[in-house]
Amino acid sequence: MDFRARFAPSPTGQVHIGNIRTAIFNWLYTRHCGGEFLLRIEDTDLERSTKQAIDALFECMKWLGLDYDGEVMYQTSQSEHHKQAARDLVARGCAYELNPGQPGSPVLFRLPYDCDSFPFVRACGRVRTELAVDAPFSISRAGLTWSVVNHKGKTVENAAGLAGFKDLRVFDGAGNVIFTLDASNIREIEALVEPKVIAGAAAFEFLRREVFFHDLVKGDLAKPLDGIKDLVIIRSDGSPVFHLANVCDDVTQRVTHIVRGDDHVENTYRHLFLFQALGFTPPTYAHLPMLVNASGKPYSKRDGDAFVGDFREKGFLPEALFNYLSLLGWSPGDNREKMTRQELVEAFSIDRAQRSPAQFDLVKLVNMNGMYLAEMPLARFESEAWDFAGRWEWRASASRELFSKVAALMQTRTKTYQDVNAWKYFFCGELEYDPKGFRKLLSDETTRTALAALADIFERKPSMNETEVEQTLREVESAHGMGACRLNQPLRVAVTGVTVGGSMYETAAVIGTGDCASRIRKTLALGSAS
RNA sequence: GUUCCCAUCGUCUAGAGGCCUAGGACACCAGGUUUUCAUCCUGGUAACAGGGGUUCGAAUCCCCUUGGGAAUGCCA
Repeated sequence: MDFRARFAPSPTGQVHIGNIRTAIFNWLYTRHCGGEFLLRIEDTDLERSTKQAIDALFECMKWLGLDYDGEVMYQTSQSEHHKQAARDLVARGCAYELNPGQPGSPVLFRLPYDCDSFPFVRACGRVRTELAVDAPFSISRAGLTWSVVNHKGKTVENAAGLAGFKDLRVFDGAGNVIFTLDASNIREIEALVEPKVIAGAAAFEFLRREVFFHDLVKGDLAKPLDGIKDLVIIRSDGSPVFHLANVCDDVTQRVTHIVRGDDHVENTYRHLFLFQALGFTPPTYAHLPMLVNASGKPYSKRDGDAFVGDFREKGFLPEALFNYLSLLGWSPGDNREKMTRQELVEAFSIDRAQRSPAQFDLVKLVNMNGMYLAEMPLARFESEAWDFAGRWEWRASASRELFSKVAALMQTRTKTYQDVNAWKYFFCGELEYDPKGFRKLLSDETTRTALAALADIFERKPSMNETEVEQTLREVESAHGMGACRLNQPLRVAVTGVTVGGSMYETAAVIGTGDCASRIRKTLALGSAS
């Protein structure tokens, strides 16, 4: 199947989850169809594009396993093609300089007046517009400008390209035709640089035509041509504008399917004409609704907490983020959620993409990450947790062997690698006490006496195993008239400082009972109400 | 302002006129297992934005209202 999709980010800031979700959908769609997934960096905004942003983008894509086919295309490298394309369009009358002859005139692409035969244009019938009296009505190569009075009595100015007004007739207040625009004089008007003001215009009538296309996710879309303006394709400084560059590059890369955010829907109506003028059949479009943040607003560069790279720093797994993001605005249709990359590729279909925006939910991502972490082979978990922990001081003095034991004990209760920081007490005797737990569990005299006795025993047998620890605890409890297990939580606070963690017996065995003894002493020395 | 798009539990979603007393997941609540926490198990609260049609029958089709979003750049 001839299928080429692309991801075309502009490197003007950190790539955020909204962008990368688009990349993921493109990737899944392409891999499902067995096509090619291309990467194009739209770096034409020299002011704001940065090398760091490009590097970060590559890093994120690599991390998420978004492999692309062929070489990366940098849009700036195509600059000459874009300019040549613009010159060709001007030469063929498809584009024009706004102020011909003058240096620094922008070049505009002309929506063609003769477009009845285009496969994406259709007639809708004649339309009549009443004009605001005393407001100027003018026409030039750039199109029409007119004013109407809205229902609140306010005068509103409008503008649109000439193409929107087939067989235009302008009337004066008495209903006389005072101007017409049709095939007979369109060339003349297209040459008109200075706007021609038509005095006394009171109303006009024209044949409305609309641009239409079928969107793979939104369905049939259409927009009247009289609501669309000619567009700038070359700026005053000679640089190509997004619209031209984007379409030219899609032609160059022979892109067949464009999957992008639905903020581009309005551009599509105009890009269709650009493809046509360049002599190419427009690709198939799929516009995805935006991803919104916790306050319901679309993600933007300003949402600092949404940078993809930060999720790595926050201890998320790429496969979990990938899985979660693929489920934002799409679902396989059955009740599956945790799916492997392969399963996602097989199940993906663009027409199952949601038409309405989806809100990113960090809590659900955390849950999914925890599932991935829990099911991960211990060796990988241990090794990645170790690497991640490199950011904290305590790891410098931690033994790898001990770390392995701790990892095995703590894996099922880890949601993200960030949680590994809570393992600190295994490696460092300087405890941070939970004040509430301390008061509640270490104030009782009997408990304190029992703990002191326990420390004596631990000291004599400094490397008990789990079972021995358990037996010892039962004996000490009974010797002090305490019920079974009553010493577990006090011991936990005495040796870890906190009230939550893995099995107490295992925890004590992993720390080492000798070490536990000194920790208990140290804790008891703090007094009963610390 | 105008044009376009969207609307199912708090969130992500299932739903293609009868399988819907609206299903699943996260979160939340209650109970069970567990020395704690987590896991695990059981149960629960919770939604078709509102109003009109069409139809024997509407979450599903149509219209209106409301609410949200986008576009309307010599940004991309």
